[in-house]
Amino acid sequence: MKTPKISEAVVRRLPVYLRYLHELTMQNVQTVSSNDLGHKLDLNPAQIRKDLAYFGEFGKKGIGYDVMYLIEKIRQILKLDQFIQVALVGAGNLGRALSNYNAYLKDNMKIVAVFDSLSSKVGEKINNLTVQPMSELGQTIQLLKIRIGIITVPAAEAQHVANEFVKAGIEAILNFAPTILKVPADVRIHYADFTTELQSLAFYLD
Amino acid sequence: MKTPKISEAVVRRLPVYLRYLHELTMQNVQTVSSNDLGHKLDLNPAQIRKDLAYFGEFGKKGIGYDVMYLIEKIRQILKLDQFIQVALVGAGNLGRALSNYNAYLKDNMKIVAVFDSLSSKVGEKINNLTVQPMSELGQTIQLLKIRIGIITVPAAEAQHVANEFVKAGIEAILNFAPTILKVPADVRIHYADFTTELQSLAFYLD
DNA sequence: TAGATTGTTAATCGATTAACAATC
DNA sequence: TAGATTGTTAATCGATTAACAATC
Repeated sequence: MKTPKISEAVVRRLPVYLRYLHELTMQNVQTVSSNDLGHKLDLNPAQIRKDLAYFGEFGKKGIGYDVMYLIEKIRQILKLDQFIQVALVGAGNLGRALSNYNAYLKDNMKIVAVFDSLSSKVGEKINNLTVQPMSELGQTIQLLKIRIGIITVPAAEAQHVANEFVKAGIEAILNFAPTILKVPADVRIHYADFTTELQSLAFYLD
Repeated sequence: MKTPKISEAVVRRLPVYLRYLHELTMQNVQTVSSNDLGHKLDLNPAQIRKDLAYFGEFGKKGIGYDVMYLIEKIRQILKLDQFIQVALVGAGNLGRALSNYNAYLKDNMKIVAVFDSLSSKVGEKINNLTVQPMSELGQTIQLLKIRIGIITVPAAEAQHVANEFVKAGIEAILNFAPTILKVPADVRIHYADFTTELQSLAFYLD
């Protein structure tokens, strides 16, 4: 009943809705229609209504959606109404850049530990975090109740890091390394590879 | 005939094939079947055959695909058989990290110019590039024949940067800023927002 | 009440997968 | 030749969009 069978496409749109709804609160907008949202986000209004309807009846006929209420609901759906701890492995340029995103992740998600296999990196400071050795990964993940892992190591090491994450009980992985990883079916993995993105863009050049 | 009507899903898989094919050449593998590829990349072999068949007959029945030949063909399809110049706006942490990816982009794609609107950033060195002021964007894009633009500025400035890119004749944009941008239909835009990725991952936590 | 907009069903569209003849 | 694997058609599956009754 809670979630009949939600497609990934739907789940990927929810954070986009959330982001724009936040913008609306800052503009003191209290109500928004699926039409408004559709125009702003380049999506079909029917699709937006259907996406939301998977999870409940959040709108009012003839009125639209209460912005604050919808934010609350989407946050619940995405489980962002709880603190979610994140670990990152790979303190290179990209890893450091992402660690600095903590501000943008707002109060609900946070990178709370950074690891690297290079002893030269261990001990380095990234904002208020100290780079830890891989040997502390399991312990730290359990101790800090970390549930999501980010991989920003070279492709050749990514599978090894994924294995360590899985061993430590991580539930979801965001992999920036340019390689497909093998993980158990109950571990969710998303890919975010910059090179692949750029190469697929090239296809659309005239 | 060349491209009947290729879906984005197909185009997004091509760079993944390419990447793995490169791995195979390094292992001196000369031939690969759609079955091999499917297992390695977690894709259905029929889908891989169909993806490739949109563009031609690249395989041999009973044998499979010649790795080198397929690489050549996919590179042609993705237009990676020519040099593609890329510009990046936003010399913050993420922008700097991506600029350092040049090595990974191999010889066919390259970030050849970096811009920032902050005068404090202008003149800074990132590898062998010097951060330029926004006022030089149009000139430089035309001079260096830059066709793809990357946006790594804060959300509030992203639309402005996109407008400048469009004005300068950029053909495709990769936007890392967490906001939907409005660009003319003939400009291709892809989104790569780290925050959105993480939030959608949270949905899959137990 | 009249106008607006939801939630939802039905229709459409598109993408994935299965199956198999062709053939190396 | 026998076995393997492609290219492609047909079947299936899933996602998007249109339409509209319900109702604020």
